[in-house]
Amino acid sequence: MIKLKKVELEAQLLEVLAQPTRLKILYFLRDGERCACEINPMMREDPSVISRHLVKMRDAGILGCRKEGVSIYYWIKEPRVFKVLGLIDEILLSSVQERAHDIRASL
Amino acid sequence: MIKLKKVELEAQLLEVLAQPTRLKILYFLRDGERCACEINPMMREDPSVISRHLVKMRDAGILGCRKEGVSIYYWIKEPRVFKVLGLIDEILLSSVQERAHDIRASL
DNA sequence: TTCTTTACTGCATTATTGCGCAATGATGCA
DNA sequence: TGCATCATTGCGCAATAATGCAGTAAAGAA
Repeated sequence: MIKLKKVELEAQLLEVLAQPTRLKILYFLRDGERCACEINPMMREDPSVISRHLVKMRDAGILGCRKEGVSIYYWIKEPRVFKVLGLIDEILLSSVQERAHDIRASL
Repeated sequence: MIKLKKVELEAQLLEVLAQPTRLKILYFLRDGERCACEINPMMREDPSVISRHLVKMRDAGILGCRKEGVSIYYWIKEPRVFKVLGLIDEILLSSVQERAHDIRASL
């Protein structure tokens, strides 16, 4: 049993979010649950790659999953991740705006 | 000039946050600006390691920095990162609570 | 000038991550 | 039973990231 500090737990969860393919999957699942066989064709990657990303997000508590026949359905179990992404977008936007301002000021 | 997609920009910023040492520095700077020479003794790492983390966060727009003599002062330029961390903490907390609930239910 | 302090950079090493192919397990159908 | 489909796991490779030592640059004091 390893005892993790607060910053390590935070970093761990942020790490799960910090990957473009995983974010793409999250946005795709935003509309509702999807079978892995529906997620795969959306992505250009090998199914095994997608599977690992899905497992990682499930283990982190972000996704839920259920089995139905041969298919496995995933859904957003932790919708607050989109709040996080909304904040990230706000921050990115002000970065861009600030950079634009600096460029204008330098002319 | 590389054009980055939205999920790639988001992942990039999240990646900067997803590191325990960097989070530790952020929390330390929460009270106000600090000289690198004040940050270093707080951490156990080599000053060069801390320097790289500081540069990374500055480049990401999270930290500001100013030079004063030989010292370099850093401060939180993007306080919304703490909003992000607050959300992350909320999510972590419900994960723990859910796990506790599952354990109780399995007895 | 020389010495000291402070912060950063170059470089090599190590650890981690994501990827893709192949193989495996699980389910349903003929 | 044999076969096909779907999802996952094993394994090796390449790219990335963090680390630590050594060296450099800048500022100030003796």
